[in-house]
Amino acid sequence: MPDLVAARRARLAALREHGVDPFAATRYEVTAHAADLATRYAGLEAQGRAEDDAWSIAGRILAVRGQGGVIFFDLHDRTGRFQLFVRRDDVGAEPFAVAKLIERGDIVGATGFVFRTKAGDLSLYVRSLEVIGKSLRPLPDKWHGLQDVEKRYRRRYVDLIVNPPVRDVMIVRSRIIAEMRRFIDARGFFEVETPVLLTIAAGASARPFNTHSNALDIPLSLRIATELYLKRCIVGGMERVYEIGRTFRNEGIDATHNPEFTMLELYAAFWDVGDMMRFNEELMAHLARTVHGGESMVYGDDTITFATPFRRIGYLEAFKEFGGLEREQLLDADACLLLLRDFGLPDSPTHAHALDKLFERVVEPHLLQPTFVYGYPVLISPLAKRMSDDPELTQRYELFAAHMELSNAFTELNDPDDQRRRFELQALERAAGDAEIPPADWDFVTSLEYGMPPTAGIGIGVDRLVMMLTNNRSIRDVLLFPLQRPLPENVRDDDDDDDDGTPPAP
RNA sequence: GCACCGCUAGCUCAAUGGUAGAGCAGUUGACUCUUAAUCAAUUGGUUGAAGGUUCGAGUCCUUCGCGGUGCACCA
Repeated sequence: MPDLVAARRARLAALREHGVDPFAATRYEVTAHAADLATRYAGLEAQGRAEDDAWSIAGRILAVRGQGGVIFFDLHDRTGRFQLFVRRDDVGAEPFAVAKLIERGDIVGATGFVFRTKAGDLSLYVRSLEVIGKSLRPLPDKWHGLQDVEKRYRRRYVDLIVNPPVRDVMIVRSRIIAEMRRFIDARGFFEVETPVLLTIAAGASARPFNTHSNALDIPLSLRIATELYLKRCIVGGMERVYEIGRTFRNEGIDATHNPEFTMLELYAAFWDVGDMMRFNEELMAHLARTVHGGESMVYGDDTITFATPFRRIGYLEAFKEFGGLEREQLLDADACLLLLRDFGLPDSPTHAHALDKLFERVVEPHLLQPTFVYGYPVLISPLAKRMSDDPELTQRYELFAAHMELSNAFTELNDPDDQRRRFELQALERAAGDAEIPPADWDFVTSLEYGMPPTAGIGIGVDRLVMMLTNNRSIRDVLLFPLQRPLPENVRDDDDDDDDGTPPAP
């Protein structure tokens, strides 16, 4: 490895001897991108030359094919690949000598006109070439790319360079989020930013990350949800608010959980959960159309169709249909805990926990096509309004597709006394040692005492949504930089640090 | 946390317990329409780490590290 770096540093020195300093280069006037040229000149006849139009293109060289007095480069910019054709007799001896020093990984700007080679490839007939960035490290194999999953995550920048599909996923992710904003904004919502650093991290059941404020000398937690602050905005009369933001949960890491993840939470005054359901399915269908041009898509071995309306099934009804279980067995704590054994599940500490486990085992496996499951028991829905005709259940639904939970929504509880009692119950569970239960946010209860209009709210896990829309089975594949345990100090990854005894450049 | 799998050259991968190899990349040379360019020559290794068994360990055993997958935990 050190000699590979040394060889590249030698090329750098050679460039400088030719008066070219790749790191001294500043801006480059780009007038065309690869995909634009490919489109514009798609009709150029064999060996045709569009000599009247000069274009400047810039990007990274990913392949070099020297052929004596001619060199072909594959230049990649953010839109794709374009071939450069450099001929000694055209650019001159000295520029050609510089071109010969360019190697895979270098950043180059080139000006010339488009022509079609004998082999039929559109190329830039280069008139002038500038080396505007230098790669001092060898890139992975040009054909196999970078396969090692660990290295792909740790050095995502290399992954992005040599594995174009990775970049495509990230671009789709960006489009999904942008399109979500557009869809939501068009319906009169304000995007707001609520605090990440909190003295009380509540609004969900999860253990927070804890930190400390030096200025205030107090402990702080990173938020586990945006819910309670967005509802404060509703109390304040903003009526329609949402936030697309990073949320942090100090829990297990696996294919569907990253410690920091992106969640959309949205609240609409004067809506109920039924309004939210319609909004939700329209949003999903819209995003599916945006990404796939239609409502159907492949996920794993399945085809998922986001055609509205989605199936709707009651929470208890689903248990009955898929497991033959009755309301009384589920809503009675003792009976429910006993049911676990019938399904070979380990004992649960609480009734709520048992219900969740049973749902996962009995119902979730059947939820392939988009399905709203509504009417969740109040005992697992501490922030949702009860159903008027069935106070044991709440006006809450979750949307599932491909066995994944995609969103969670309910008519918000706005009765401060009911909310206070639910917090008090949770405080007891917390005192009993359940670390997932957040401390009570009493100021939130105070806000409800000022009066909150009837409101519906929804949370959507953006990462999982992107997984679904991009057919990825690991959350790490839709995150640019998933959290990885740091390597031990004495390993320092591979290479470097010892090529010539100098530390890595700052 | 438990189990299983993986870790060999810059990258992708080989190697019955018996001299650590190939392709690409790199280096040198040839080549003025190549595109996984081609041709010739050539460099490159603490086999994740540390112990152990053995005449001999990439290979077997133990511990550890990192990753992946499943389970558990967790929305």
